[in-house]
Amino acid sequence: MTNDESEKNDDFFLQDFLPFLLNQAAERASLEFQGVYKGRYGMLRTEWRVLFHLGLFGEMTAKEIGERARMHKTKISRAVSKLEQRRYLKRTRDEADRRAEWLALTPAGQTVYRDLRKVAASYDAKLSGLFSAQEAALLRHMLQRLAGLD
Amino acid sequence: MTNDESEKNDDFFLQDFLPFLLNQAAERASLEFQGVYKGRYGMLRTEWRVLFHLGLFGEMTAKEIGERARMHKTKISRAVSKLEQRRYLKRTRDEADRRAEWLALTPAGQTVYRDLRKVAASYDAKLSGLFSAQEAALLRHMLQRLAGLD
DNA sequence: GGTTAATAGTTGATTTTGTAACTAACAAGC
DNA sequence: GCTTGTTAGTTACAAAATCAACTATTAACC
Repeated sequence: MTNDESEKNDDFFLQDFLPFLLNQAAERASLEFQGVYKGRYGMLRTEWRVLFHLGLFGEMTAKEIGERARMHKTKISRAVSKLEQRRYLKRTRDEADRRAEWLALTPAGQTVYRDLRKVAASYDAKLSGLFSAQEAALLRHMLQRLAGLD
Repeated sequence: MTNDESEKNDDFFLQDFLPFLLNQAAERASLEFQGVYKGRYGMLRTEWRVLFHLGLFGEMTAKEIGERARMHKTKISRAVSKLEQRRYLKRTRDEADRRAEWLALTPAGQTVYRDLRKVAASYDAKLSGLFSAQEAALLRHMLQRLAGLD
């Protein structure tokens, strides 16, 4: 009977289970920043990510964004449509390969991007500020490893 | 013109942006394990989480699960219904406060839980194995801090 | 003790995501 | 050059998440 009870928890602690912890931390880290792009520009997370990538890397195709951001192509397709509707990006058909199209931010899109990047940078600094510089650097390395980005 | 170009990237690197990194890592950590509970038991993430909590902590109310797991009550309500349909849990109305009900795993539910917990534990060990014991411990602390669980 | 507010949980409507099938364009093999 | 296969991106339909409104019960206050 004592055994039945002990089997409940035993060697397993929720607050140490990495997938759970990663999810909780990621959720929380997204939340506050989400309020900004959602509140100011009515943007979804997918849209923010596409805008972000185009702002950071300049002209890209949907496929390239998908690879970098690890987003499915349907998500990207929809985000691109929305961003185009709002005149934040323009598409240009690739004349060498007419299946593909190049995406680039409009001046309006760049303005939005720069605004949000500022917020993002200071938010990142705030999160990093929870740790020493060495710890924060190590954290980034470990997350890159976990994410398979190294 | 050189300035326009430099404004693209400048001081901001995607692979160092914590919300992005956390999301990518969390996504990847969930994915592999999701295959197990989905494949073996046709369970959704929400259902797995509820089952997991009941397995770990024993009898709980939906509200308590919501607080611990940081899940919205509608998600829990639906996950509980599904788990009940599959006879993995039973509900008992609280006679002192008849609005609340106590949820507990059935023997069948406990069997599923124990199976999945084994897989979860070894998966967690595999992830932790990417780092030294000290690093892994530090990672957990940092994630707890980021998640606001400390 | 009767009215009002708060709480546990459910349900329905809307939005967003995921999956599969699709179109259009290109590539390879013969 | 014509079949067959592949790729970029879209669309349609199903599944799931979100948000608001709802029921039933309890607590608070006068």
